[in-house]
Amino acid sequence: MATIKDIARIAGVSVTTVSKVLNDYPDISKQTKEMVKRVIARENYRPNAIARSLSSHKSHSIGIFFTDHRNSGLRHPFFRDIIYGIEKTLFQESYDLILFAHQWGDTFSYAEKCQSRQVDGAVLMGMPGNDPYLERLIDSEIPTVFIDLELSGKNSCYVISDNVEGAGQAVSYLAKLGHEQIGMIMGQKNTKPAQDRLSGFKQRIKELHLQYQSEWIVEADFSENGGYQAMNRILKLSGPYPTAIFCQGDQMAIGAMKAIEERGLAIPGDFSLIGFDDIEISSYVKPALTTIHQDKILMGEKAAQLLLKIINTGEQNYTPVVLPTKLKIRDSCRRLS
Amino acid sequence: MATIKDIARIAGVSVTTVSKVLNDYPDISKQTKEMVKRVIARENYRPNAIARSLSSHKSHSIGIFFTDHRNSGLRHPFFRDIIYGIEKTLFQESYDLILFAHQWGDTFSYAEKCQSRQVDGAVLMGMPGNDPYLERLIDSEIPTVFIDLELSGKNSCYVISDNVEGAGQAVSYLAKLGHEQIGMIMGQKNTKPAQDRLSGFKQRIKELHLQYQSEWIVEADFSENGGYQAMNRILKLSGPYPTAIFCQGDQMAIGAMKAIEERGLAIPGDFSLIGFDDIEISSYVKPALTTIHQDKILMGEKAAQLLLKIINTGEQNYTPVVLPTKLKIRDSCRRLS
DNA sequence: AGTAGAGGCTAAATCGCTTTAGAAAAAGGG
DNA sequence: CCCTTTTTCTAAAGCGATTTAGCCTCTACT
Repeated sequence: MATIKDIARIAGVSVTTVSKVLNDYPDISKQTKEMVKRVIARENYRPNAIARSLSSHKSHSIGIFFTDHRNSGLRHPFFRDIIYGIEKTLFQESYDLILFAHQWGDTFSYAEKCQSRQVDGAVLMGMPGNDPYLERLIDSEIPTVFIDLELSGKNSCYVISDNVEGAGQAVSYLAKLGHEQIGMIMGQKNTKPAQDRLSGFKQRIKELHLQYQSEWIVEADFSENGGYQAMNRILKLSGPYPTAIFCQGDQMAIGAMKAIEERGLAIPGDFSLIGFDDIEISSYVKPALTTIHQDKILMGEKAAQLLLKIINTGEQNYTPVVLPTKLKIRDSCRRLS
Repeated sequence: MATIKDIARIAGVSVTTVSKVLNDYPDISKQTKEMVKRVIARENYRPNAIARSLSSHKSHSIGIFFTDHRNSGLRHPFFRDIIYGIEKTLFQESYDLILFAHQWGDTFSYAEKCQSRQVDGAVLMGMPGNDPYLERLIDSEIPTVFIDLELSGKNSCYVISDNVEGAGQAVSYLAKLGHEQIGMIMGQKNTKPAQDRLSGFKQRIKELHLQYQSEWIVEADFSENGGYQAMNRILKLSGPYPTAIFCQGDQMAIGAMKAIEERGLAIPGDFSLIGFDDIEISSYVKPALTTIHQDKILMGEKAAQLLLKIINTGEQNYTPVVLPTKLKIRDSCRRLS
């Protein structure tokens, strides 16, 4: 592999000149620039990104951290779309992405990892908000964007969906269909989305002068199996059932569907079910799941754009991106006669 | 951020000594080692991976290239599982993954990209086998593993499913159910899997003394929409329909389902449908799709293991990994009475 | 003509590590 | 007690780029 030295030698100029051609410095004449570029092309030379990073303190790469409590990694139906959005946007700017070896529960310093690979910025998603290492990252100089975590500092900001309003949309829709007894299956209580969806739910219920029973609100963990078990707990209840159930995540909704079907009951005949997220499979299940759509790809794109802005401007003051949700009506809710 | 120099100064030893402690050289006394390690821990020092790579020519990172003709990236239902398998295995060895900015149709040199970031190895998937740059990679010293591409060189090898046998399993199963008129929807003809599944299909048909009509074999592109259109072409045929259809990919099968349903026909009543891959949604659609299962996660794991072997041994002679497929019976095929 | 300024180029230091070659000190051996 | 080995450590040369400071050589202006 040719190095900058080889190019300099072949072109008959100094290493500095080659470097300046590479970086398009203004103090090299047009002829020299073209001559050197020809040599570079002919020799098929590519500057070594590693060496470049070392001396320039930039790497043209972005670090990505993501985890969830199941370590589903890239298969996570929510994160994978977000990462796709990030990927799309950043690839256009020819940034490479670094997926950091990180697993749920690893205690490890994000900031140090970033510094070690000298990434130009980082995107984090899926970590619990109380992770002690998060603070070090925020205090560092590293441009960072968080997803679904309302954290920000002088070089960091976040992207999130309007979960409060989203939950409200779900409640309003069910109410419009005539439902007055609405239950809810929650994600982990310690995550921001779960908290917001809970408060949006309660708020809208109140606004519409409806009631909810506290035993109709059961906690799960955003997983399909969690939704399945939560639904079974509801089905075991002695009192009257809710007529509709708002699931804080589509995976849980799909689990709940399974539980309901196993019980010999029908959707939307016996239960109306509405989810949140609008993941891929939601449109394939039967009945297709009515849900609150989050534009996950857009979230990724916005996150990437925000990050690029932080990297390129260094203003130290950024406004978080809050994306609207949208009701996606499919077949899992029915009008109460 | 502390550097090795700081640590050396604080610990009162030379930079060399600190480096040797870091790399566990045998010629440093136990006491010195421990003393230096204490300083490292106290100062929260992490060696700069970039500098380390530059001088050691290793980076403890693996490059990943993937594309498909739709640029679906990480959302690709097949690749995402494979990458998950890779991720899982490599994260355990604390390798970081580098996703290279690469889009379908980019003409760009894999080898140069790898060298530029000095990755220790690379995994490639989804590129057309006739990509001219592939050769440069194979000729290079870079340890490489290909997925679904039968390419190998002195430092490269591949992982693939037994597509020929898989297609055979599909045909045999349909035949066992009494089907004698079997059609097929193909993926892009220029990919290895499509070719193998075609030959497996023809071969098994012959072995079982069945016939196939050439107009029952239609080409598509592995996508849902492709399957939809291909099925519509079959439905427009004047002659008698096949009673069963083997789709070379589940996405196409799902597209075909849609076309059949739109036509007012039923699965498996009017058509038996069998897919290939066993992607996530296949078990969620109704009727659940019978398919030939590929263990995608295992493919990823095997690819990662093979790569680690190439990196660590440098034997220059590796045997490809060919994984068995498995018939996964669900609800989309019926017995012919 | 003399000098300031611009244009075009280069030498050398630097980034933070690894690694080679060799020095100093301690341990054996006869 | 001197010489050879072994053990333990260090100086210095890279790795392949970027960047600062400065040196010439021309123009242009007074």
